Amino acid sequence: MDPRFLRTFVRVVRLGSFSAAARELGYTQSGVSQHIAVLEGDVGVPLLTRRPVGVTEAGARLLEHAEPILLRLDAARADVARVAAGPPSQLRIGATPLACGFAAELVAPALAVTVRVSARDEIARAVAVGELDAGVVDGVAAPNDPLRLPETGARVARSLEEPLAVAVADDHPLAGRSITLDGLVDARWIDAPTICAPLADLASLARAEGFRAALTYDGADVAGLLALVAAGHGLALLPERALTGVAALPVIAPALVHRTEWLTDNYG
Amino acid sequence: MDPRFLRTFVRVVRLGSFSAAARELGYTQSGVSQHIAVLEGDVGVPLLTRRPVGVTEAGARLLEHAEPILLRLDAARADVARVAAGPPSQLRIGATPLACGFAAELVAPALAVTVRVSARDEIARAVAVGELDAGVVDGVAAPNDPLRLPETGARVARSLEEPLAVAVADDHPLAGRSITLDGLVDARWIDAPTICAPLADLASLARAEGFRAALTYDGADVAGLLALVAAGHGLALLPERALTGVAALPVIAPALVHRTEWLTDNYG
DNA sequence: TGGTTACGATCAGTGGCGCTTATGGACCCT
DNA sequence: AGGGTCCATAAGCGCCACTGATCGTAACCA
Repeated sequence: MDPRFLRTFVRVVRLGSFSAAARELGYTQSGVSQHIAVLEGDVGVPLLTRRPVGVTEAGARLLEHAEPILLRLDAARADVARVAAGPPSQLRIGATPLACGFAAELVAPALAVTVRVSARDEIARAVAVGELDAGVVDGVAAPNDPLRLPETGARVARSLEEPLAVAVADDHPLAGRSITLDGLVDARWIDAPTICAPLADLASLARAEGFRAALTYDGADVAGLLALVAAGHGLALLPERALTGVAALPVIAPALVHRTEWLTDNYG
Repeated sequence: MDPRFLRTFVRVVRLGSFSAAARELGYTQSGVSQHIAVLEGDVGVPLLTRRPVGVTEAGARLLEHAEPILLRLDAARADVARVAAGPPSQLRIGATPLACGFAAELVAPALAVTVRVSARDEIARAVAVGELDAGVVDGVAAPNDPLRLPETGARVARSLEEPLAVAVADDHPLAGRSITLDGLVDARWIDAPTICAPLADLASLARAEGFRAALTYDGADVAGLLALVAAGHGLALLPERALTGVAALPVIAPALVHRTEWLTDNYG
């Protein structure tokens, strides 16, 4: 279970190719083949199918563990390095689009600050491995539930919960009513996975299957999403606070909130 | 960051000795010394003090990560092995003392079942590494909060929340009143860490410092604990359901519940 | 204070293993 | 049929994780 082997395993699965993984990792194809062979010899069952390259049942199980393990190894190295390096001379903060407004609250310093906007898991990862000094992320969760972030051992320094609402156009027939999410399974949803709660995650949160995206918004700009809603292209689930120019339908069931979490490395 | 080195590091810290760690791990003292030297060379700072052996600040950070990483590696191997082995012929279930009554609910089989009672983290660990097929654990948490278990990637198949109460003797002056936990900081507590909510954990759960044990009960037997409470030796925080022969003071603040979680390996 | 012990650091030597290059066989596309 | 691509295998090399021996020193004791 050498981490190097796990790393090549993950890469092979992601690329679906031994040769491509070898190129990316700087090995020869032969080396990659041997890495997989050693892993399979170790656990005693095939982890991959060949031609085409695919994941076996056992391989899928290993994959579930391999990524968190590798992430945590990087986090460990970064955490120790932070102790060695002492306090940073400039602060790099990550934030998800909806959490940008809070980024400043984390810090009251005379330090140079740079803010990087990206996806939630990416920020958690970057904070863990030391690419960022802190992060503010948001998402949808049950009240008091922490966000489901990659397990890095990072600390949640603070959190905030705000009401959720479904955004609809002002002239939408539902405007002004309170709604339950499972009653909107068949509605025209706008999926904005980079902004808030990918539709795919809604199934488990709302305990209802079948949410389908009528439109996918692949941007980080909330105003753009709201414009689409206002123009009647569909519904979006967002924190109530962020809704301007559209009607907000309070969600009365299931009990869900919009949660913002401040992540710091363990040292800062 | 070879896991073997991490394992050595953890063992050295736990035993406070290079030589003792070498004996337990089947290395020579020289090998252990080199393991630590490689780790320190890798991260660039000392991880341990020598004579006496102690943990530096950087070492403490590494330790926080090393144990979960090693556990997760074992869990990965066990998870794959379970796929290879197929369904078990007999079921090994772990349970914490207060959760024993639920152990049967997990399973409706014609299989031979053995139940092992031990501490919460130990059960989580054993389920993860395949020593047990399932587990039922309990603890105190905020409503809807999952229990803080070691991160193994194990699945929580089901959970149950019940009201908490403070157990006091029937003739106690508080009997019949509702209480807040922080008002009882200076009360005579009986700490029963193997049964429910170690007093040390209460500080963060109740957001109040200073809970001190007047008496520590180091047994897994709830009846024994209740007898001590009934005899007036002190207070104990327990699920209301478990209280017989004593007075139960409902806890009105902070919002806490007694939570039971059913753990299964990912395959069962 | 000097002797003794135990512990950790260091060094030389070696065996295993993780890598490479080279080659072989299976499949695809034209 | 033949070239191209892919993964598996074989052979060989070089590194490095180990052992065993030795050294320096902190800790203990009279």
